[in-house]
Amino acid sequence: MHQQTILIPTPPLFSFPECLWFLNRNYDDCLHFVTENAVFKAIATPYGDVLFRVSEQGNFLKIDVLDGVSSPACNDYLMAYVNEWFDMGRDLTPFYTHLKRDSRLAYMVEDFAGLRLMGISDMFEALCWSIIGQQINLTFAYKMKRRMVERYGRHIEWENQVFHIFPEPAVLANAEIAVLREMQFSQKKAEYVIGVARAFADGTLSRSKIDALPDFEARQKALIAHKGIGVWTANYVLMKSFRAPEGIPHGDVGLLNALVGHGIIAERGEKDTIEAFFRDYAGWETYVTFYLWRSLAVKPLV
DNA sequence: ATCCAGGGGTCAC
DNA sequence: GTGACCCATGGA
Repeated sequence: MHQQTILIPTPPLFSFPECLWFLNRNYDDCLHFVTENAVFKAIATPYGDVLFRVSEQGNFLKIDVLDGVSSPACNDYLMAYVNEWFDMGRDLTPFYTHLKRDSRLAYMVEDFAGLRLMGISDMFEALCWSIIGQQINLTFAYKMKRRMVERYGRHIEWENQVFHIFPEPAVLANAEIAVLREMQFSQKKAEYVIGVARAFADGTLSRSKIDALPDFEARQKALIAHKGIGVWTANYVLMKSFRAPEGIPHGDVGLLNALVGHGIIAERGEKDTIEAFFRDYAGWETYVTFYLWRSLAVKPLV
């Protein structure tokens, strides 16, 4: 019998409750399930589909494998997965030093202490999600994602609950536009998602191909070559999936609203001021973006 | 009804 | 390369 509990030591400046709160926010994400002190998630691994739960135990994150394979290799995979998901390997000290120097954002060091940039390690999922989320409100975007995942993805049932897994490219590659249209995808979004799925299915587009490119600009350019992927989408994916610090989602309405709200810009069009702001946060552009997004959400009083 | 929402494509200049 | 315009669809 293999060990079904995995422990990962938590780094300094890490807050599981803050991360958990972000995962839950005010939205209905079909790809994980959050309780008061744990998150459940089902994923496809090279060793088969797995359902696991992450909670905090002392100075460790504890992963419990609830369903699916539990082998030493799979446990290692899950450990790396959670480590990446919560961005646990990063030292936030330099970022917090920047924040403290910035009177407009210094409060974040305390208010959002230990919040990590939660990733989407599956690049295909990140791409589909960012295409779905283009130019619509997030509540609606999560609804569309749920419909698509429930229709095309596998799932694990455990204790009378269903845990969804994001669909494989090969499955979405064969999805019909008409079906996606019924899920309230626009014609264009349906085309974009299917197009990206086909690119993944036939190997035209893959994580390893993007990874092999020399730098951020080359990766961004390669992504934008696909229909439906613009700068915003490419950078969002490079932020969430590749953790490129330069992956600023330029033009993002939430980001612009937060910049205005913090008095960093007066109006949305101030490109030079925005550029200067991010230059000051070099190396931490996506982190400060993530914290600015965080600032938009009102944390309910517990 | 009107404006907005974690944009993208196209086409003129 | 930049800007104007159109597209698309539900939420508030």
